[in-house]
Amino acid sequence: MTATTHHAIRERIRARIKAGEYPLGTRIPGEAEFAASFGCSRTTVNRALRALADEGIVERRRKGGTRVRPLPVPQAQLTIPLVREQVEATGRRYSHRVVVRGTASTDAAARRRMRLGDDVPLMHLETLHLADEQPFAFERRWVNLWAVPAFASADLSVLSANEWLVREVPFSSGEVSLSAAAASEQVAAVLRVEPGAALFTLDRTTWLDEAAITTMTLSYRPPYTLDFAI
Amino acid sequence: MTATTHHAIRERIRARIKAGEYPLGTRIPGEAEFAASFGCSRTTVNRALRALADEGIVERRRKGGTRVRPLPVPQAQLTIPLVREQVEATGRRYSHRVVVRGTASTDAAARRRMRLGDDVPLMHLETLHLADEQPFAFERRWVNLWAVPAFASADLSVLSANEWLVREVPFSSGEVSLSAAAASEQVAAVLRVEPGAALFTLDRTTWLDEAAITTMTLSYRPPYTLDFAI
DNA sequence: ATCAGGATTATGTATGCACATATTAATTGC
DNA sequence: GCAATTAATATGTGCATACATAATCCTGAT
Repeated sequence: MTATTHHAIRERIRARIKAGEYPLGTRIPGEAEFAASFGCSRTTVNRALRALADEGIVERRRKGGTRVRPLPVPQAQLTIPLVREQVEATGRRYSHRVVVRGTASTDAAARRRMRLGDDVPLMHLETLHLADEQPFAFERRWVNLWAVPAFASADLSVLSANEWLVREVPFSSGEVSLSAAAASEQVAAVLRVEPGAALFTLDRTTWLDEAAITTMTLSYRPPYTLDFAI
Repeated sequence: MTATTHHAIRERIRARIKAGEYPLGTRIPGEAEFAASFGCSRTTVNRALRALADEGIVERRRKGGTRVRPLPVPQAQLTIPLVREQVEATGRRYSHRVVVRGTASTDAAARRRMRLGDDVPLMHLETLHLADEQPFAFERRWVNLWAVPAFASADLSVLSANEWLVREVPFSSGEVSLSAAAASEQVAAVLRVEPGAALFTLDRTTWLDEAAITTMTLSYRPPYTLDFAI
């Protein structure tokens, strides 16, 4: 007979929803009911329905039952790629060049994003990422030296700052912000584009527990698109 | 005593990994071992470890055991918001205005994205999304009338085209592309920005099985950022 | 009519157990 | 020594059961 794996049950329920047997927003049978009709245990149905809930297909509420989401939320598992991997994925050779490195900069916007006062020492870094020696993206970064003191003496000739930090502080959370920005005179010169050109921009601030580790702004040289499936 | 919920177990294991007790790439104890040390059943440990694997923190292989991922993948569950919800989330009133609607346009780029020949009838639509009557985003869309014939006579005064389609064809997959683009004369005029302004742009093509349903380009009026946590 | 509070109910979770499955390790046969 | 077979092992999964928890429904008092 038909399989009673949680996998199979999940797909059978998904198929019914897709076929319109349970219209949008309506309540679907309970776990016990499904278990009886599929001839499996409630545990198995539970796992299948939990998976569908994780996917955003259904909503579950205690006592309220399970219902098909009124409007399915188009959500995607977006992987923020390392610049090196982005370049190498297109078959080009990756390199990077540290343009500026010092502790002089006291960028107010950066401190605000990291929620740090003026007393915390920050390392400022500007890096140009290259693909086959052509400008690919420009990165401005600030690193909290209280949180990562070793960064002050890190060798960034092999690993880029980002890769160094990921290895050193692997388990951090972060906030990402995507936007479009006009190229400033300085950035335009480095990326070899016209001033005012539309640059795809990624801002990221990274935290370990309550401490801000680093914040950065990555400006991609056009044409650049971030693609993914939903 | 400490809780033995799969939730608590998951966090305790996560804390150990974060603390560096199990370095990157190394194998961590097996389910049975954890169960004994935490005083819970193997089932509970299994569920906790499965959750950590879903998050990308650990990798699991039968017989191979569970190991900490060598480099954590920064991935995010990105929800593509409906424009209406984006506007209403900021407390403003949403409205939209259909600027152009017809079947005359034979946009080659749109047909290419949808992988359709010249014989398929397309409905072309240009919509301005407003927040408190101020331009918020401009949408250019093409709809495959073979796949969704009812769209030709849809009433788009209440629901926007996107919402109409989501209701009609709820379970579809798609490709999304994010980029930055300079505002054309026409788009600049509609959005009330300077021509050449940097616009955050979202392209999306939606499929039901093998049939392209719709493709669209959404240009956001600056300043706009797409924010999410990783 | 309205509100408080308890009964009801659907999902959430923990457990012990059995067996499945994938993969490595060991052993056997040549 | 090498290849094929077999054993060992860690995770994957299904099931029956029991209890937990949250939300709703219903009842009854005011």
